[in-house]
Amino acid sequence: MVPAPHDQHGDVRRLVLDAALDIITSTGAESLSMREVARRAGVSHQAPYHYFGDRSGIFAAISEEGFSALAGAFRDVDFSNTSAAKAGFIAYLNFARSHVGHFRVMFRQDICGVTDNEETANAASSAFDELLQMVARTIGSSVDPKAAHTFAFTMWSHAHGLATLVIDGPLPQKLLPGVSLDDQIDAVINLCSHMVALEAAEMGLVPQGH
Amino acid sequence: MVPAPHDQHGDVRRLVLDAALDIITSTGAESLSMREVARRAGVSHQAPYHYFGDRSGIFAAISEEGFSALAGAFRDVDFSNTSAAKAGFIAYLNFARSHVGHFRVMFRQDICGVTDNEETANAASSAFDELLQMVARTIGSSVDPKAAHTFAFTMWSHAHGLATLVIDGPLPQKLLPGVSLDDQIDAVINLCSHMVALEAAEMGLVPQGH
DNA sequence: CGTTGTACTTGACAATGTCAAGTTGTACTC
DNA sequence: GAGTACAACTTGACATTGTCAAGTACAACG
Repeated sequence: MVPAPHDQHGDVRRLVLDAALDIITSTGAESLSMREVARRAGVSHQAPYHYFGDRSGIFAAISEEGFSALAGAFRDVDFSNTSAAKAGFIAYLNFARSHVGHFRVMFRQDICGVTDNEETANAASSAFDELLQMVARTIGSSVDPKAAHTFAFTMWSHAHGLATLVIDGPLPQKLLPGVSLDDQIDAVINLCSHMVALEAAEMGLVPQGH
Repeated sequence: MVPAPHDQHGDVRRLVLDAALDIITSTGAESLSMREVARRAGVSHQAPYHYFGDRSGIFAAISEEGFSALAGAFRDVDFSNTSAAKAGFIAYLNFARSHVGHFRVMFRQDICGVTDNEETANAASSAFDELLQMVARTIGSSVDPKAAHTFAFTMWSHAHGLATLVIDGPLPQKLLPGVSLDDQIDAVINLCSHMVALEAAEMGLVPQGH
């Protein structure tokens, strides 16, 4: 069977990626099948291999895309109305919840091998750099790098744990009656930002923003 | 081929579970194959189905075991030398790092369907109850349930995010030169416990505040 | 025209998850 | 002690999967 030609060049790569994201978002990375992806993209079962090499190549591409988008989200954070910490938490949660497919893959070295793929590693690095800058805005840039790094890991852990527990974990099933998921997320972010502010104040630092 | 009989009754279930945990710990949940598990356990490729129904049944069993162990770890926490918060963080991290196989599965509804399996859900619930008790020890039991819940989710997010980033995430690759993983984890836990202590102190002054 | 390369295609193969249908031993009734 | 029931497996079969190998179509370039 001769397939219908695609309108644009490079079309198929995008179609494959989107089909993969669809599957991952709705049923998890586990259930991603190369052949199902190809079927949904309307191409032969080998077409995805042309662009991505193998299954983990698709995951690596999604991961790269995800880290780039996350770095962008960090860069676009607006600090004018709130603390850098809170704005960062909100940005992280928003990213995770609006990019479930990416998020489910990005942090799973076992399936995408971040270390193996240079481009993915670079994307991850620039996202981490943005995080460090956000931390600098919270605790100032004068603290020593070790403390700044620890602060960054702490805030990252917090945001990441909350996002993970919300998206794939049991948190939504543990809500108190009468409390919506959105409200609970807000409350956790507020508490967390408050704790960060207390810590920054005690460190004698003057965070930027309000 | 007639297989060698096993020494004890119920042996096979344990053998299968341990083989599965081995695979998950070393190469991730994704790569768990029913037939490989059976091969390692020295039984036919259908024996695991007898005990677990299907692939997700194995994950559900591992998940249940994990949540039970986590609840136990929470119960055994020793608060005599440190704050309840810090002891809790340490317990969570220790659990995750010493039960990588379990940890990789427990929080993945997509592959084990916590909600589908009543026993797994119960185990998860009792672990969460232990967490709530630990929170009560940190901020007192007089605060309203809503605030306590938010506090629990916050601490859980923190510990969970750190554990996840350490085990499967890119954190170990982002360490500053000269800082070991163990030291970095300690530093994050210390910072976090300190932030929690500051918050708890402030709540002690204004119990109903936000 | 021939060569080269890209962007796919079909075909084949071993391995996988799972259904179906035995087989074997133990326990319990009659 | 014969018969039955059930648990704890077994072998066999099948559709589906990931991936290797080998085409095919077509544009660009010499």
